Amino acid sequence: MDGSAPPGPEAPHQFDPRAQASGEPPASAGAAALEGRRKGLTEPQREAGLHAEGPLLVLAAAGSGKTRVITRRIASLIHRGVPPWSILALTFTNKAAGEMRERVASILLGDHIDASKMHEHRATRGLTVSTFHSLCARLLRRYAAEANIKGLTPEYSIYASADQTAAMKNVLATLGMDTKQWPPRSILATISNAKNELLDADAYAAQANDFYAKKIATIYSAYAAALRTANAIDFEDLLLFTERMLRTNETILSNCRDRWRYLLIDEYQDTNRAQFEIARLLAGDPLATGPNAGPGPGPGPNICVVGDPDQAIYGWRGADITNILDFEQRYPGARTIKLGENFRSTPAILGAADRLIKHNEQRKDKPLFTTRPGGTPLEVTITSDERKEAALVADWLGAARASAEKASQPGGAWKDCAVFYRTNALSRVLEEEFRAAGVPYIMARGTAFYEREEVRNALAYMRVVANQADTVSLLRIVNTPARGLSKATVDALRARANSEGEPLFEIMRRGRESALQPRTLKALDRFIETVDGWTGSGSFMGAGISGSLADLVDRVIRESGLQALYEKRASGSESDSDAERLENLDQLVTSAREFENEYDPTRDPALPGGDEDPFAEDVPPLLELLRAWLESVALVADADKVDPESGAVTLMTLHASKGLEFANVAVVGLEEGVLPHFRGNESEAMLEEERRLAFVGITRAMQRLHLTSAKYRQVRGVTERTIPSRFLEEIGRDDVRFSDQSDDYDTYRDDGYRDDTDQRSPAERSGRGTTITRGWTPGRPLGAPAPIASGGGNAAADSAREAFPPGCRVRHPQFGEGTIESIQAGQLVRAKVKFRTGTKTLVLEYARLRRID
DNA sequence: TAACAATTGGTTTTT
DNA sequence: CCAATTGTTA
Repeated sequence: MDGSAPPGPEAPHQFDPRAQASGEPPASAGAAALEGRRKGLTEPQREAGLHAEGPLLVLAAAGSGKTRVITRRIASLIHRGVPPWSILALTFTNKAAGEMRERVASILLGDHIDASKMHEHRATRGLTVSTFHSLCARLLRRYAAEANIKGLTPEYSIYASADQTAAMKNVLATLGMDTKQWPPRSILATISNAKNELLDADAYAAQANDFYAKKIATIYSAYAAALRTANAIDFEDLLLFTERMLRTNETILSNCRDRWRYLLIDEYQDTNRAQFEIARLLAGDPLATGPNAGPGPGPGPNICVVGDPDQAIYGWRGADITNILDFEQRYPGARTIKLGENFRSTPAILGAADRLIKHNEQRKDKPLFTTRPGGTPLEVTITSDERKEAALVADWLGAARASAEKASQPGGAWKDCAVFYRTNALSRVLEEEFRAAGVPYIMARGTAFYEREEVRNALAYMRVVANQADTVSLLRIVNTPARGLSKATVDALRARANSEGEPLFEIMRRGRESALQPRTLKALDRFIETVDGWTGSGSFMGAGISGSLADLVDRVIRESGLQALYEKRASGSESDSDAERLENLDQLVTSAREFENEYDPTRDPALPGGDEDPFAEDVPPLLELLRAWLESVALVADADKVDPESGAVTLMTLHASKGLEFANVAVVGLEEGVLPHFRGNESEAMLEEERRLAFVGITRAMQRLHLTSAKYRQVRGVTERTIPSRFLEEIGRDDVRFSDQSDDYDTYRDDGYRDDTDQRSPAERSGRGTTITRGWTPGRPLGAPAPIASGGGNAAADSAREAFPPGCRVRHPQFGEGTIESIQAGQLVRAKVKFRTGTKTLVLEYARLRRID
């Protein structure tokens, strides 16, 4: 195609010929009318799509065609002559970004264009669709030098969770702090929270009052310093640094503002403080004065945000729902459009979702409605354990497919099916039972591959090639495979690096100064030579020479000795895991090859916009490719791996399901402690977020929905008694087909929701099978008493009284926190505990009581 | 020094 | 149950 970008077949004024002709779409839900309207757009959809200048808030209920509105709006802007490179759309996942880009192109060009060629087309060239994190990563690379952030060069590494932990452990070690008392993960959680609130180490220290906070402040600044020497930034830094860069550097900010005149943000309810500020800086703040002020007279900043407060599920990550709730105050004159009609789900599904979400008190009530007819009632099933639950789901999906096919409805293929769960641990049984039942499935775990030991090793090599200062990666590979550089040697070098404040690799180069054994020195020299061989002593890559990324990765895997290491292990033992490791290394090379084949520098948001073609240079330098590849690897999300054409059932967490839809959906594990998760039981706000999470899962379903709950569930290898989720009760029984398929005779009242205190499994009660003695096994937490002997009487009760004196606070996995009222002796020692929900009598041996005061 | 066995404690969710 | 760390042995 030539450069003149002919208008697509769907010019903006033709988006909805019917609506154009007749004004409001008909309210009746006749099949023909519905069909006609679904092809076009509803009035509010059309309005949002055509909105031109000034701030716009789209409050889009689940399934109301939100993505459609954004894509239409982008297409309509471009069609109206807005240059694509001046549009910036921010999505939640890379996957969503890719899809949006393609959909915009397909609206503009028609569906007949080869999708793989789409991105090359001029019509969308320079259009930026990206996640916040990718955008920030690119901006920081592009402007690293200019912004003059200490120690940050464009080669910087991105530290994701495992790297962060490793870095933190090193920091704690140098500070001489005990990791038992200062758990790296929880310190990191505190620091991330601070970063999400835009508090850097200094700002954090300034507001630290108590002992703990002051201690954290010390660790924070040491951690920040360690990352600087390593030329590394962590996930939260991506946002933090970008915000600071834009706020303090006028030239960079005006560069960005000059380029992006139109800003669109999806899933705005899940943005955190840092993201809010970045958006505000890019769009221009109408309420601010000075350099960050808005665009001056006119309709206001062209910022369009789309979201649904009922689907806010990332509060734990610092997301702040008030960003969307207060949008109209932040951007006066904002136009607000509400998309309330659901086009996705059957009335039964939508009704259940509505009844559930109504239980949230911190919520503006907004009715959910659909004009879709019919559909089957949703199903709720109680099974006896998680294995039966998984088997039931496998069966049900098979049946759902068959009936969809018979009725020639959508949903007749495996790819139309999905299973959601609260935590990843629940996927295991599902996998096993699906395999046994011959149901094809894929798991949306995008990061899993990159978390494998061998892959991480190879990537650590690549990161050192790109960024020799990267201490965490260097420490990982320096003696893997073993090359005679012992822990003692490395520790000594590290201590030196720390005291001199130099990157470890530099100290290693000057190994001669460190009084090492000749043998160790030789090993060290060899290692450095090997690395220098890949980088050409830092010159050939830096000179911008082109080459194949995959070839480089392959070379590194061989010459590092990783290949030989796993080959040796694979031939030595017949464990397939080592053979698998070799395959994974191959796959990594393949992934690098795919990346370089598909790499499109025109998508780099850090490139200047404008009408001149900044993309003339056709082959990107190898180092550039390597950086981009490592970055993409660091920023993959689980949801990125969802493949709608896979021909298999998709298994994923509820979080990952956001934004997707499937004809047939099962949500498993509707149990207290699982969904809602026990960690979410601590406050009303957290409980409401759990409820929204359930709501998100339910509203993914188009045709058929099945919610399941298992009476017993194995957690960490031990069977536990469960209580059905309160969410099931809240959904109620209208339009619900309920069935209790647990072969257990006790406990459930005939409404299906249980209230008893016998926590033994059927096997225990019948005296057969494995004895399950989970939890309060004496001697475990807090120096509990001697074992309760079988038939134990007073002795056991006495020691229990010692461990749980009346009045002490305890936590129960399902009931939450409570207070001990009394301990009763007997064959089985029981405790009377007062919980928020009422007083229960629990068998101490089986209830997992933990003292918490 | 490195590979292996024993022990311990513990992740909810993820860009 | 499992991974990650600590201790033990060739």
